[in-house]
Amino acid sequence: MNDEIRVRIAPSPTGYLHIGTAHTALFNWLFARQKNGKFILRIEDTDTERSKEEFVTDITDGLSWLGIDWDEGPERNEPFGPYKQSDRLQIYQDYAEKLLKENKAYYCYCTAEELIKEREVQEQKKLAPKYSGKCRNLTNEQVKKCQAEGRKPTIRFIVEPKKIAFTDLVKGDIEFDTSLFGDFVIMKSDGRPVFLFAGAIDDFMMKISHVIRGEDHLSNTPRQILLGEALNFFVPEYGHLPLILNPDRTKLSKRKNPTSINKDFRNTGYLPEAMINFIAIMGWSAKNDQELWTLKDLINEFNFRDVGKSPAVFDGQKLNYLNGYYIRKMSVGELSKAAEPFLQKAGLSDGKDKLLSALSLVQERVKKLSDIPELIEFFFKNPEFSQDLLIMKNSTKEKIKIALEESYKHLFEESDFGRDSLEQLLRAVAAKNNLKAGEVLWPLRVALTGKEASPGAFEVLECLGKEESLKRIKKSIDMLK
RNA sequence: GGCGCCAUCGUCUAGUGGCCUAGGACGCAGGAUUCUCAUUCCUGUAACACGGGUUCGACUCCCGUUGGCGCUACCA
Repeated sequence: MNDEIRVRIAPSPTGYLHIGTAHTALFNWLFARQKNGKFILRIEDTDTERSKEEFVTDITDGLSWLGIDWDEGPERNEPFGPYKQSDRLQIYQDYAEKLLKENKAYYCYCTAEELIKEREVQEQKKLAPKYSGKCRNLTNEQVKKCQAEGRKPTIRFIVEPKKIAFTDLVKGDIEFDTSLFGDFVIMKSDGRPVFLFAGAIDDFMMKISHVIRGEDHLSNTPRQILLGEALNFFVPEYGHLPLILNPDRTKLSKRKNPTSINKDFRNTGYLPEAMINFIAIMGWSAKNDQELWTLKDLINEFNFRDVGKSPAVFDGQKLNYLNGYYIRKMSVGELSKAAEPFLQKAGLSDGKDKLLSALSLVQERVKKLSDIPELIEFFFKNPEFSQDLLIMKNSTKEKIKIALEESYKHLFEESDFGRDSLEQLLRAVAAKNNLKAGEVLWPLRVALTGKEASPGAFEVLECLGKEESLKRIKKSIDMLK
């Protein structure tokens, strides 16, 4: 093998891009980019029942959105493609044939029912369920009989009892005893490979130097090493990343948590920057306590030595915090661009110039882009609210009425609608009428926004402009009559 | 059941035998600012799963227990 770093992410398109897949994708990608290696996307679609083209699209779209690009993948077959396992079936069959010829594998005619029964018996006897190997030495007559019955065979790999040891990049030294395994299936009766087999072959043919994947594959590793030895493959480095868990500490699942990068995060207003940062600090941490990371900085700082061994519970609150943080850091222009699809959906896409100033007032309270329409709708529509909201607590209807009328009068005569001069003006109004600042500003703000919580009165006045502001204040005065 | 992995505040984590009275971040609570909310700042809250060793000394090393997760499929 050459010493170029080549890593891959190998999702099966039986579902959308999952946050766990994105997690291993990110760590692989970071490693490749840091080492000037290659990052490969391979689609493992040998489960024809459940694989769907739309999921392939979802996966590639999601990765691209996150900023994770790949050097080799399904859209181009060079140099070691195809990169879709369904296009590589002949390859797997040839390798299976080779194993068969070398007596390292055999046809197994056992039916599913027989196997289940066998397993049940073993379980009753408290034995480790493992295949008996009874088809290993079938006579020609037995084979003929099975074929006559129309049985379609699987191909099983002969497991030699031995110890398999390897050093995992994150877990350290690991050893398995293969005598506990039993001969396992490598080709299904429909002629398709099992993922274990296809994966081992593809990793070899695609010259994968480091197999970095979820910890759920750790127990599969010795089987793949066995396969590699039988086929004379070089052994790649292995690294198994800790899993992401639901709050109840079970393996992360969509039933208990949002998991779809596109549907649950992208489409509900999370930023790719926040997702990347969040995913990166689950299972990995820098020695200097830094928690805010851009993709670019991660490339330099990421290290397998600093990857933790224990699983991490998905924490939506931290994600929200990070998302808010990155939203606050955007320029208004960037924010408006990012918010566009959400505004369109809410029918607030007109009035571009007003939009920018409105967004800048609201930016610091946005947690998700999908919050934006509700936060800025009062800039576009007349607010609706009940009279009670106008009356600040600990004040009276009479006072509020005076406050609004006096404010109206002075605002009507004011030509400078900048926030600073407005502040001077309105504080003076309050003082002159023996009102607390709040007794003037609260009803004003409600009159303009119709909301209990909103940006400050001065900013809203400035943003709305004189004409619109006066119109709304007048309406509130009428409400109090 | 067998095999494997894992075990520090509620959560993400720092910690590689004395720097630990265990640090940071999110969350939560309180405070400052304030017309509300948010932002920002300050303060506080809260953990080494348990039991044995090893050692002058264990969060750190070893063993066991418990617990969690994964694999044990013609799913990946």
